[in-house]
Amino acid sequence: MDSVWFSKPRPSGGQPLGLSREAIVRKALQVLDEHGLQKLSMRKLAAELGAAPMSLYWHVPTKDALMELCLDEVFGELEPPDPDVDWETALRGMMHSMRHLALRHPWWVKTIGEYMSIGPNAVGTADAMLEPMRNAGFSAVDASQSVSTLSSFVIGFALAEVNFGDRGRLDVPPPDVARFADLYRDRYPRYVEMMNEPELWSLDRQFEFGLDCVLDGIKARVNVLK
Amino acid sequence: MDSVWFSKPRPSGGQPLGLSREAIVRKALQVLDEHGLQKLSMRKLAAELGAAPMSLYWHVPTKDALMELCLDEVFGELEPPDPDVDWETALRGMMHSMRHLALRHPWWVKTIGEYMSIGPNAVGTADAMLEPMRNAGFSAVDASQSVSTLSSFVIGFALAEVNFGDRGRLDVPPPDVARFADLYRDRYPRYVEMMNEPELWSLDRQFEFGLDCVLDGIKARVNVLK
DNA sequence: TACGAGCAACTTACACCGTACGAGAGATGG
DNA sequence: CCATCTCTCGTACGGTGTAAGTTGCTCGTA
Repeated sequence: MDSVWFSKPRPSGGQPLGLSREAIVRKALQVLDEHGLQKLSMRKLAAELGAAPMSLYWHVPTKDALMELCLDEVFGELEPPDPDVDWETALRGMMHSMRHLALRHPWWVKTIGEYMSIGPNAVGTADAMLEPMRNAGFSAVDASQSVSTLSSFVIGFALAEVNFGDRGRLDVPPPDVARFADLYRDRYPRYVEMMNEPELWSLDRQFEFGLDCVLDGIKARVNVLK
Repeated sequence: MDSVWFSKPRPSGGQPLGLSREAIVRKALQVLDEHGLQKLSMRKLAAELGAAPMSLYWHVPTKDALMELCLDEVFGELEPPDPDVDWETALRGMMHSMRHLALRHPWWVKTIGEYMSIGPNAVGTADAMLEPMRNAGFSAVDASQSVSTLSSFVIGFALAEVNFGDRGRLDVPPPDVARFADLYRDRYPRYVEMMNEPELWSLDRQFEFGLDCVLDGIKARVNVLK
């Protein structure tokens, strides 16, 4: 009756499967990147891993914790700058890769506001941003305020950019802009005018403009030996 | 049997209750501000309004739509600047009130990344930011890039600020900083050093630093008549 | 006055979610 | 051989957003 022949392939209380914290995080990242934030549930993730939902909870205390792990993992994709270049090009490079990292992982920018980001990779990233500045003679306060300003800008920018989705990557406004413009033209003429400015649809240029502003401001405000 | 005495006060298929899109949004805002993002559900919101869950769906197509309405409503709290002041103090003022608006409504910053924010109040805010610059002689492109840069910075900053919660408002690091520092000191010395810099715990000063940077950059980069 | 239309609220039901709790199977060490 | 530890699983609970259909109220028209 309860012979082996009638038992499921991996009945109940199975032996160690491929599960591990790393494997779970890896698969979660894959789901997030491919299907987006809304599509990640513990149940689906477990199914994707060929395991039962509750099996994940041995390796990860809660879904929020898993999300924090995923967030930190993405921070790990940021590589530290070449130590030979000056602080400005080092930081400029890091900001660019941070923006592209955000565009690669839209869920990352959207979720980063929910958690504290004090995992090893996040802290490592902050440290890597501070290093070139300290080496160039920035005080601890100047360096940290500069990093805070730079990354605030980049995160804020990427958030807006991700938000407008793939529309932002097109060279041409989306089709319903016409209706939108008609609706708002009278009340908000400057906005509508701006919307129709083709040059503005280059987010690359917009990003560069902002980054230049911030860096200029830092250079003007900080005493560097140099 | 089904006499009035035995019927509920407002049985089934009731007459018009106080429900309306405005009332729902108002109550939703109240719940969001008082209890936070996680605590807002259609069911609880309905209960709070003395209505059945599904009753809300007559006035609002979906919860996402409701959230968009709430987001836009908060944009409405931003008042346009005094038209007599120069563009810089106008923008500076708007950025300050935007930051404080974000601190008043933490859920707002955290959620703003999920939706497009093209409601009337959001667009009105953008328009109000463009106005002083256009009047000062900024080109459409310069003005819009400047606004984009400024608001990216403010949103990004507020996101981080809200994130660290009330801790950020204290004059003293939270108690578990010591453990944290011990754990990371060897690997990430600059970060830990920064963390112990007492001056850095003034987020007001940090914000001012960043805002000054951005505004300086704009001034250096844009041809104004003036 | 009777009646159909439409508005605004309701009930029920479905599929899904995170996860507490406890039961197991297998490996390991005494 | 037994106890213990490690990992996986099944069940169940209380929640979620919302599709579908139902009921009563009010009002314009006959």
